[in-house]
Amino acid sequence: MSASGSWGHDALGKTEAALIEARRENLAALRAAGLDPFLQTRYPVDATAAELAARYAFLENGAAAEAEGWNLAGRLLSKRTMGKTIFADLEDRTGRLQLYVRRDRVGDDGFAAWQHCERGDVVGVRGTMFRSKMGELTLQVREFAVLAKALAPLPDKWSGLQDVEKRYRQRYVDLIVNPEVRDTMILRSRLIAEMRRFIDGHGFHEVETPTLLHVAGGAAARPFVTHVNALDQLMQLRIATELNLKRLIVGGMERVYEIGRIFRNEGIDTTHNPEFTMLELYAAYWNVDDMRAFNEDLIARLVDVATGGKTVLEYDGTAISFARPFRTVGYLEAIATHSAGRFTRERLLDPVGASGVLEALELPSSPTHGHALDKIFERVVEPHLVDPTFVIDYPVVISPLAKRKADDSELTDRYELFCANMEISNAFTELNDPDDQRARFEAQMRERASGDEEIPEPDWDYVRALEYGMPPTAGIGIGVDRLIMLLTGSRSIRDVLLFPLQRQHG
RNA sequence: GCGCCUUUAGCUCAGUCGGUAGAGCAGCGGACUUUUAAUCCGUUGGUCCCGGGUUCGAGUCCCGGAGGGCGCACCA
Repeated sequence: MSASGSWGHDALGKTEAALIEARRENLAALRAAGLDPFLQTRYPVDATAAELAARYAFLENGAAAEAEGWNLAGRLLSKRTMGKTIFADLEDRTGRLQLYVRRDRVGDDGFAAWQHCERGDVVGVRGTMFRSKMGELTLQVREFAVLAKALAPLPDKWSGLQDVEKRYRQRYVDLIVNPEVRDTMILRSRLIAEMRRFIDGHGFHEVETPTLLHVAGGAAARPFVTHVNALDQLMQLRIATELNLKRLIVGGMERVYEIGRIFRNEGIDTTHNPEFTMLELYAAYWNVDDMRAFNEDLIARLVDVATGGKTVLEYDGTAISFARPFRTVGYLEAIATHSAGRFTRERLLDPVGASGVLEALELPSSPTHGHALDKIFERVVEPHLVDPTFVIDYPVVISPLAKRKADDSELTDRYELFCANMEISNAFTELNDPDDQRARFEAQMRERASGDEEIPEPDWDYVRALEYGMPPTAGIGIGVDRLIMLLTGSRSIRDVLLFPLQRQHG
């Protein structure tokens, strides 16, 4: 970095350069006073803004509690100088606390040093608590240290950072000035922790399976391709964790789950990011109905945490009720209901009939029967699925890894949970008959050959694993980001991802 | 990939009919010992996203490009 304050990349405008230069002068002044911020290594924090707010809730306006002193550290978010006193707002990970600095308390040198502290700086303060005449809990500063100097100017203190492009590209700035962003990300973290706690409580083991695979299977999606130098081989980034987790079921681990990053080389929009987080969980000796009950328990628990004990969640202006039990409807029955009985089982389960339904809906033709069914369901039923709804009994043609229903071989023991028009979970009793699995992979190979590029190459070792015997098992996949969107009221997946994918600047 | 919208000071935003580039905040100088979007006085600051074109004259109109947002398409 040059002495002029250049960033080393984008050329700075004169205004910004002047702002940075002014901050560098303050840094130089602190150094001259022997208070170099960048020489500090630690600060003995013994309190947080939230703890102090709770502890001193009893203080009445104008009252002080001078017997106890506290060390607090955080970022200065505003500073109001009034002659020989300064008011400032300090923010730490728990919230904000007002600071009060008097020249007659910190001394002439200390007060002079405060002149060189500004919005954005990270400081550590020691002092005692009082409540101002206006009722604001405040720490009166006795001692302080500047722990880091902010050379770059922060966005407007009132408007924050609105420019969405800059918010995503410089998320650190967004997090500093837009408290709701940090609230959302922290809630995400808490919800995922709760998810783990809940699942662990049911005797599951969390595992990690490879991201780099020779054949990315377990879903229909275009994979990312990369090269492994050591092997001089092309590999794919996983598009699901399904097949490896079921190998662990074969191996006798019985209850396993993974919360992991999945990569799909497809579109980017408000509900899709090329890398996203998926929870997949498998339980030996459960069937799809056991899984449905587990799923409902899990979602209800997370809604409880997210709402602080309510069963109704506001999402995009709509109140969504998570009152139990969740609604259940058959896949074919739902399509029939929402088409006034026109699209019958007979039409839908016949490839030619399904094509006719696509035409009736003025949808483009589909490469495969399964693809057509997906399009039909998406158009006819999904817009109606606002409150949480289990859609059950999916046709076998769109469920290549699910077990057929005992009493209806064209349907599977599978459900998807929808909420706010989004698919939240996909679960089924796992197909464990290796011969049936091999036949379905062979059918997929024919569909792939006929032009559906999203259908993966079969993973034949997975069939071999089934030949060693997989117990009856139920599995579930949950799109964690979309679930978090729902639970945090976020309308875009980018608002629940810390660093959503953005195009490289030119 | 297609359509619509958007890009002006560090930030948030105005900018009329094509006629010298504006405000608030931040910054800088000054006053102020319970303020809190502190207040008051003064003040600096512009690659109007980029490149062409039309015009006496373009932030403004036209063409092309880039970034971003939304919708569609895609996405079990």
